[in-house]
Amino acid sequence: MASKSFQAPNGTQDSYPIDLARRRWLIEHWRRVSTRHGFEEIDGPTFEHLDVYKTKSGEGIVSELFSFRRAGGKDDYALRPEFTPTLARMYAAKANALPKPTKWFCTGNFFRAERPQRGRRREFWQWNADVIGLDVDPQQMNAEGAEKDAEIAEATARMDAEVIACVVGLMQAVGLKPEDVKVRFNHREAIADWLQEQGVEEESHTAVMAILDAAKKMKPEDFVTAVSAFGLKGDGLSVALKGPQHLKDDGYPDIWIVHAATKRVHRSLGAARVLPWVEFDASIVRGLAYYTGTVFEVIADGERAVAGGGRYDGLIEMFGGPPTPAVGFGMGDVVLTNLLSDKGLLPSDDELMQWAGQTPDVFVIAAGDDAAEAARPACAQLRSHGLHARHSYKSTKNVGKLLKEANQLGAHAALLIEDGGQSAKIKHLKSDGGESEPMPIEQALAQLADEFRPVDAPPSKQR
RNA sequence: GCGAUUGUAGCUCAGUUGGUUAGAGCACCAGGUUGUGAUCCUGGGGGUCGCGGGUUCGAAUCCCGUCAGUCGCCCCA
Repeated sequence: MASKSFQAPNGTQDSYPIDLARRRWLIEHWRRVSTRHGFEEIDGPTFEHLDVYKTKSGEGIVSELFSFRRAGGKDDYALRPEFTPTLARMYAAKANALPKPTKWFCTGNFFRAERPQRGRRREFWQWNADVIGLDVDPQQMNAEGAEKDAEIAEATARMDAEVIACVVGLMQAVGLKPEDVKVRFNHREAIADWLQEQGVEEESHTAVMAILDAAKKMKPEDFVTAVSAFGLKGDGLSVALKGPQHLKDDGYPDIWIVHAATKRVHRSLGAARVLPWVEFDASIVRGLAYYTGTVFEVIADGERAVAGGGRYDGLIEMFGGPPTPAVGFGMGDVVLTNLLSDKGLLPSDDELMQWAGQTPDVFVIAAGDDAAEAARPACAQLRSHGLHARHSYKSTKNVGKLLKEANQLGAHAALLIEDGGQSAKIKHLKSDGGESEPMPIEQALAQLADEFRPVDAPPSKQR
């Protein structure tokens, strides 16, 4: 039979035990932070109808997707490049039965047919958290007009801040500091109103926002030329060039943030106790057309954006749901892992393997030929108590070598069976290396089962 | 989609101006020694030099193509 060697597809990565432990560690942080911020976990299919993504992003998106048609089928599908359309579809299907607001998160793998480079792969894992709806019910509000609008505006800002606070919670959980990363935010309404004040025609706003978005990559003189063409000049121009402005508790030092919408978000961020992590940044615009309010990115020096998100009030309706405001973000594993690695914040391989339960509780060693047959029954008994028990597959009878193997595997304890399988000693490998006196093997097994009783096993019905 | 750069054992790398059966360390396996937590000794398996084609008496070494990695552009939901 002819043999053929294969490589993993471009932009994908094989996950060996340590790689998987590292990814599980990251996802577990995402999950815990989401949960304690009151988000519930959901997931959807890994592929969707191709039209779902065309609806949201237009025909042009297709070249960025892995799309396919089943042989003999007539439907076009695409591996999911993002979660938002799935989320919108799921919400729309049960909108009337869901609480307001609904807070959902998802961690899963996503696929984009882009050229891989630093911080970007074709298959990656992404964390999404979204708040759909507001904590007010407009239909039940008695107020009219301006008063009602004000209440909705406040609720909108609260939800924006909840999402940003969740992102900040993750950064804290993995040991990042405000010096390492910042959430930089802006507000579409604030930009639009400010442009209006500066005399930029409304139909030019989209074009100017695109230039602001690209400002970092442009030479200052090119930037000036570009925005001047739309009427931006004088003070307005210098403000646009300034970039990030730190929000201060004692006031609003910059023309951009005197806008009512930005102020409301700022107040809510204060209530969420995350202001040290947040900066106002005029250059955060986000290219996507569907963002309607707050937009933000998590940025670290020298990396592409760690996370990005914003408010998309029209999208649920686009997917067949009732008109529903929503805000959310996505955070990928690739950039975050790069950042944590550079900052020395990833646990060591040993720590990860131990956390992931890949290190044995007990390594069973048969000391001497006459005890050789006892290792496997001993392992079986320990496993029936829920312990992670292993024995060597090597043929050596050398106790020293076997103890060395136990240590390399990170075993917490070794069970040394002697005396033809009748008695055993327990040696603790992690702590002091202390070793017990010989005892009957049944007693040793019971002692180990008691000491390493698993506490986090999933519930099960034993009959 | 475009550009630059790299590709020799599981890992880190040597391989002289193209010249005999391609090397080292670590890792792995086995045997011995020491009841270990970077012990020591001995031995072993493993590479068609990313893949394909070409030039040549002869290529890991030169040329072309292709695949993959890395970095950048585009894009970034």
